[in-house]
Amino acid sequence: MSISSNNLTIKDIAKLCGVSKSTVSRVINHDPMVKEATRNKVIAIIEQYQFTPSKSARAMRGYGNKVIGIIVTRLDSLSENQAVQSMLPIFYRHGYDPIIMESQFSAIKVKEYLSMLKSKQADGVVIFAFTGLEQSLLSTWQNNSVVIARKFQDHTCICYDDIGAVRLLLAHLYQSQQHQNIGYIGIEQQDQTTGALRYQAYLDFCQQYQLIPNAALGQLSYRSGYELAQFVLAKNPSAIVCATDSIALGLNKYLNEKQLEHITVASIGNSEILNFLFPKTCAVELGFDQAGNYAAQELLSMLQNQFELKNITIPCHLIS
Amino acid sequence: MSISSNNLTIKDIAKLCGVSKSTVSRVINHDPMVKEATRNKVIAIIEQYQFTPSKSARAMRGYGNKVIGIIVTRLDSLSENQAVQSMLPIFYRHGYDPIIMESQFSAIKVKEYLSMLKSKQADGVVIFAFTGLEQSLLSTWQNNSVVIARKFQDHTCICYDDIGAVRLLLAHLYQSQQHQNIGYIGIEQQDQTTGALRYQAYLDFCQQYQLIPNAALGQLSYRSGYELAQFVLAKNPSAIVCATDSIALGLNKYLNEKQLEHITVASIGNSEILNFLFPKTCAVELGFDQAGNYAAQELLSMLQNQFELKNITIPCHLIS
DNA sequence: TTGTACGCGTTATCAA
DNA sequence: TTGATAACGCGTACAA
Repeated sequence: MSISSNNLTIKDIAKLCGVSKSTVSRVINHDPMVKEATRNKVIAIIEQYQFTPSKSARAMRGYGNKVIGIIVTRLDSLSENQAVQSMLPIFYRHGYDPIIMESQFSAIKVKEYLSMLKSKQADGVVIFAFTGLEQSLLSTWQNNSVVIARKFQDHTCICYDDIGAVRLLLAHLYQSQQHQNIGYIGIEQQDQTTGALRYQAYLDFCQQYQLIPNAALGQLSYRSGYELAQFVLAKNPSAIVCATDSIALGLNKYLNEKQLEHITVASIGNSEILNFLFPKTCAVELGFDQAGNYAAQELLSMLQNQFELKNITIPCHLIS
Repeated sequence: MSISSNNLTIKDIAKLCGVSKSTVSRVINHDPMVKEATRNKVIAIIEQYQFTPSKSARAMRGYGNKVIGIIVTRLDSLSENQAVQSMLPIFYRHGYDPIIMESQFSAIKVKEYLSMLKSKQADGVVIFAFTGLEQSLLSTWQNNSVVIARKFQDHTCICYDDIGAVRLLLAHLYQSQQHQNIGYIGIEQQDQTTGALRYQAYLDFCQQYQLIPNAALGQLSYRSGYELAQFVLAKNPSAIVCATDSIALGLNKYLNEKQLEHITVASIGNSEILNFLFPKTCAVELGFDQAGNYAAQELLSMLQNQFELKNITIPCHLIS
């Protein structure tokens, strides 16, 4: 029950075992060229003294710092938080130190952070994409980065099923619930995924089933949902699909104020607060936690040189 | 416009300057024993090549990694996010790499993280306290840690003005708005600050002005605010003070449903969403961003050996 | 005021 | 299968 004064070095362990530093190092790095017996002896001592090799020293030998950079757009993004929360434990479990940075949708900051990470000899990066983030920034990180929420060529990407989510909601409203007049409140198309992709999926569905589109596009904010509500409502929809949960929140507030709560609200993305305040909202879960899981897993396997570009789309599902 | 291939070492810089490694090292570490002229020359070259000394190598020499651990309770805590958002830029600016970890209110995880940070030779720690976090865990970090939201002896702490906030709200409701019957929805007293401290302040105010207390205590959640509403409402208050913004959110939902919106809601802690959904809520700002600022500043000055324990309480103020 | 030489903890190369 | 030894980039006695 001795205090594991982590000042032990590989040298001390070597002395304790009666072998040389090199052998201990070999055991640590799983070098097969070491006799079973000696290995066991060394491992035992290592366990006993809770020895961990100095990360700094390893880093200096070019081994990487066991550091993963996680670049989120905003620390208070609920969706990204879910993803991050699910990847942190995975990284910890594998002995990596995740360091979280906030891009605030600025490509310049991303560039800054990436070079910080490079100079720190970080092993890998998980980055949440946003409109304006150029692929070229990540060119140095092709083999050790995972991009979330956008498809980049020659990169491992984890995407949400934007189109599927819209279609899922619309199918539910149109086919199961017999809504004929379905409005849409979204985000301007400069935003490629949340904006353009989802809006286009709405339009496509309308065309396919010969529905008359009734949409308004604005910002990604509560307020935008609230303010755009009246325009879509002017054409008397019986249901409205919202591109995000914050928009759904704004719309719900508007409907509540105007006593229009018979109108069905559908949201892409579900959040605790939306669910609590407006439980009638029909939401589709994009799978943020799964995205985090995949991101961590993929990055780790890339780092173990099981190098293979992947392009994963997380399946979405309706909240029942 | 050359690519700053960060492979430069102190040795290269030395050659470039026509001096020796040691001199460069001395310049970097602000050793006064170096001639003005040589210093300028070296600095110029360093600037020109954007040279940064290898953190790993420095760490190996016992210099610390320029790493700050930030242990939040939950990544999706709005209040902590505000604080973190305001300290990150400060740490970056001083060349520190903040690494954010999530305790999930578990002392065990904190212990784990702290030893991770120690083994990583982190320079300092900012930790958001919670009920159950024992001071002893931080004993090793007395000189290089800042505790937020709880007073620990022999530690630098940044606290919110729990008592002041309650009194500010009550004074506003009682004296400016003439409310006589003011209820309170709070958190159970096991939680020392948000729970006990704020509740006690409410009771004290009531006693001081001879008001009859009307309180209910529960959890820190929307739902708790919603569920406890009826008990406090039973005694017909004209205003209700909520210990947190989430509770206020829950209460507001209840009032909205029961069409009791003439009742004034007051909240300790303001959040964007509360403000958006229920703008009539009277909120007091605890100053999370300021707390982040102070925390970063204090920690940095501690690390520069301007060692001096401080105990800062952030002043709160009413949202107008 | 500056340079030389050594050590930090680790891995890699070579020789045994 | 192992051990001695040279690096890695940096800071710092010590010497000049």
